[in-house]
Formats: sequence, C-alpha cells, structure tokens
Amino acid sequence: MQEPTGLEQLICFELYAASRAMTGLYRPALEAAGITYPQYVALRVIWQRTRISVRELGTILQLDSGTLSPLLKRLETQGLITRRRGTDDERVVWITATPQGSALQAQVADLPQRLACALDLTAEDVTTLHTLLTRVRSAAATKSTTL
Amino acid sequence: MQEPTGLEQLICFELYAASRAMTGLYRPALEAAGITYPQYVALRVIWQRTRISVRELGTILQLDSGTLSPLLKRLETQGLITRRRGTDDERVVWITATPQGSALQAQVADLPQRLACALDLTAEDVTTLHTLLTRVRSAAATKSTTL
DNA sequence: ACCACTTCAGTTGTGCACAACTAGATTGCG
DNA sequence: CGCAATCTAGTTGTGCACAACTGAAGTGGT
Repeated sequence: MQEPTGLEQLICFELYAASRAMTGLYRPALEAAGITYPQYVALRVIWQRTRISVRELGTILQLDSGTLSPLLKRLETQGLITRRRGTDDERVVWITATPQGSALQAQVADLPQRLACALDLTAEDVTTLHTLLTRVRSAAATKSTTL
Repeated sequence: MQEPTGLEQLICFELYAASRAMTGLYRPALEAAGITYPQYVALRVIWQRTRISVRELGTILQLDSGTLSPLLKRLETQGLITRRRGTDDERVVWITATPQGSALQAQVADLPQRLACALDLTAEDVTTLHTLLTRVRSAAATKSTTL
C-alpha cells in the first residue's frame, strides 16, 4: 500500500476486493467451460448429490431464491441440470445434474488446485485464512438479520 | 461445517461468502445513511481528497468506468458529490464531495469499529487476516489479465 | 501538420445479489 | 374439519461487476 487511502485498514474492503480478484482468477477457465463463478459453486454442490432442493442449495451457498431461480434457469437452459417439482411436496423443486452437467465436472476438476498454487500461499496460510474467514462469516451471519 | 459439501475447502468460496456476509453487516447502517456499500467505499476515498479523477478512484477500488460511471451518477443525483470535466485535460472528470456529502462522513465514522467488534476478532487476527487478504489480492491481480 | 496510437469516461448488454412481493402447497391449532 | 400461519419457489425492481464497445481528447513519431 503506497498511499493512505484508509481503505487498507478495512477488513471489509479487503474481503470485497480479494473476493473479486479471486473470481477474476477463475473467470478465464470458467468462461472456457461456459459458466460463471456463481454457477460453478452451485454446480459443485449439485454434483455431490443425486438431487438437491433449491432451498438446501440456498442454505449452503447463502443465497435466496431471488438469486438462485434465474441462475438455475440458465443452467437448465444450457442443459447442465434438470428441475422437477416434488411429487410428495409440490412446493419443493429438485435439482439434478444432467450427464452433460456431470461431464463438466471433469473439465474443471483441477481448477482449485491450479489456482491455489497461483496464490503462493503455504498450506498453513490456507488453513489460517480458512479459519479466519469462517469465523468472520459465521459472526457476520449471526449479527445480521438477513437470511 | 456439518456436511461435506466440498465448498468449505475452497478459499475462493469462503472469500465470496465472507465478503457478502460483511456487506450484509454494513447494510442496515448504510441504508439509514441512504447509500450502498460500494458507494460507501467510493465515498471514503473521495472524502480524503479535495478532488479525485474517475480513473484514480477506479485504480484504488479496482473498478472500471463501467461500474463507476453509473455509481457516481447516482451519488451526484443524491447531491453527495459533484463531477466536473477538467479544463486542462478534458478527458478526465474530477470528483469532489459536496458539503452534504462530507456531512455523511460523520454519520458513518464509527461504523468500521462498531462492526469490527461484532466479529469477535483479536487485533492479531485482524492483522493476520489483513496480511493474507492483501497477499491473495495482489497475487490474483498479478496473474489476472483484468484491469 | 499529419495521423496512428493511446487514454479517459461513458454506454450497452449480461448476470449476480438482495429486498419486497406473489402464488400455491403444507402444517397445525382450535 | 376449517382456516390462519408458515413454507416453497418464483417474479419484479434496483444496484453492482464486468466485457465489449463508443467517441472525444490528448500524444508522439515522422
């Protein structure tokens, strides 16, 4: 930091800027796969289950239906997932990866490792960072009325 | 973390989630002041200078004119800043806080401290987090073609 | 002086984030 | 049972993030 802008003292701003920088790091590879970063994290969760409801996906990603509905609609249009109303409870929509969607998994499998290397962080740094970020997130979530 | 979603291993996702959680923590106070979080960080930089160009503001915030132009337009409409074309170099637009805009500064002055307390982080944690986030951001920015 | 190159802010189009709301399905209490 | 409260996903509207582009203004080489 060369100039005293005051921003560098704000953890909040560092989080905001670092998050966008990381997303930018993922962008080229994800663009090649035809998806965006939020779509990628949603797919990661979907890939791990035979099916998942919009609600549970939202709980994991901390996103509401206002964000997820259009995002999932786009994934469905691309043929990467299917959406089906539940028969027992017609309120819930079950999401499943299509074969085409599952195929994408292989294409982006090594991304996190490749990009983590680019950050020049030691394993210890990653652990520390992960611990602190989790604490910040849960503390912020607790105090907030949102979600 | 109760379930193995795979996301919790992703520094990238933790950054993304923590950043949104922090923004949510700021939201109620900023909403009371009539501004959004990105407008707040932009104003913090503007408050520290008698004037600043859109370009320099963008360099500090890591945002391009595509994001800043409409954001600054809204701040101008609210009467918080003025925008004036330079006389020597007519390409640059100089931004200045209005008295009304400067008055807002007092209203949100204690925000970072109040909210930092809510996170239950020690001074050491904050320093560690800040250092790691800065490293992540600069590393990501270096590898990226963006900006 | 000429002109290709660069710089700056702004516009357009797409997609995300979130508040506020809607509509239908389900639940549970009296 | 009847019906109000709750829960689900989706829609609408606002504002941010970013790619791609525009147009005007400045710059440098010849």
